Amino acid sequence: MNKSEHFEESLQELARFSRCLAHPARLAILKFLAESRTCISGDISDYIPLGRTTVSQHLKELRKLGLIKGEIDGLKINYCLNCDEIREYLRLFEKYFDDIKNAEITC
Amino acid sequence: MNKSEHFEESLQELARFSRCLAHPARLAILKFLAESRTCISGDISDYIPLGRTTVSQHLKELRKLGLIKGEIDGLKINYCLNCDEIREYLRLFEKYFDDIKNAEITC
DNA sequence: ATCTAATGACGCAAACATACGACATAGTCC
DNA sequence: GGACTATGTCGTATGTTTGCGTCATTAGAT
Repeated sequence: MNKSEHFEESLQELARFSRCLAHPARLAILKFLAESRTCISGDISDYIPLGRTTVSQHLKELRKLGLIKGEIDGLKINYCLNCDEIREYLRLFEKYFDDIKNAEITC
Repeated sequence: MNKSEHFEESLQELARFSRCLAHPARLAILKFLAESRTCISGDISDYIPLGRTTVSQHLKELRKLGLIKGEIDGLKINYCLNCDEIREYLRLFEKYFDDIKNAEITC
């Protein structure tokens, strides 16, 4: 039933990025990682008002798209932003919206 | 089950915007409207590789968030971008990502 | 008035997302 | 080794999205 693959690859990629940002928990996680710059691990679960396993799943989504990285440090895991990848996606986003913003439409 | 409302309002708003962009058909519609600046109506259905009713539903989503407007013109409906609203959301988006981009994280 | 065309609303089925408890794994500490 | 801790994986329930056929509505054409 899913017909996403009928669209341009760049649109599909942007849609995947957007979908990853389409839940406030994931936005909160990225924000938290940006603020607590020391890349602290599972304090994330304490900060986010959701169960631990749910947070774990959101982290998995973010990792799947490459927006964050997780490094094992003994028993804990240090998550942190993958800034390069994020900037890559932001470039795609801006490229798409440049055309749209500048459409001087009168109707 | 949905716990979205447990998060900051600005994150929820950004999540709604992202969700609206999270399907390539909707991205394709916005792009099409930006290019065919004459705000033409249901040629959109011809351009998008999906059934007419499905496209109609995607248009509804975009309208619900205010990214596009639809004006009745006799039998047809002229859809067009709501650039002001789009720019509003983009500002929110940029505000959020400014903090994240500038997080100089080393891990 | 009747026919046709453009469109949205409704309803359904399949797929996907969200939330979480229970279990598995793997590192630490004694 | 055994207990404990941090974390991921699996299964499952419920909710949401996607895609589309059918029907209703409204405007224009004959």
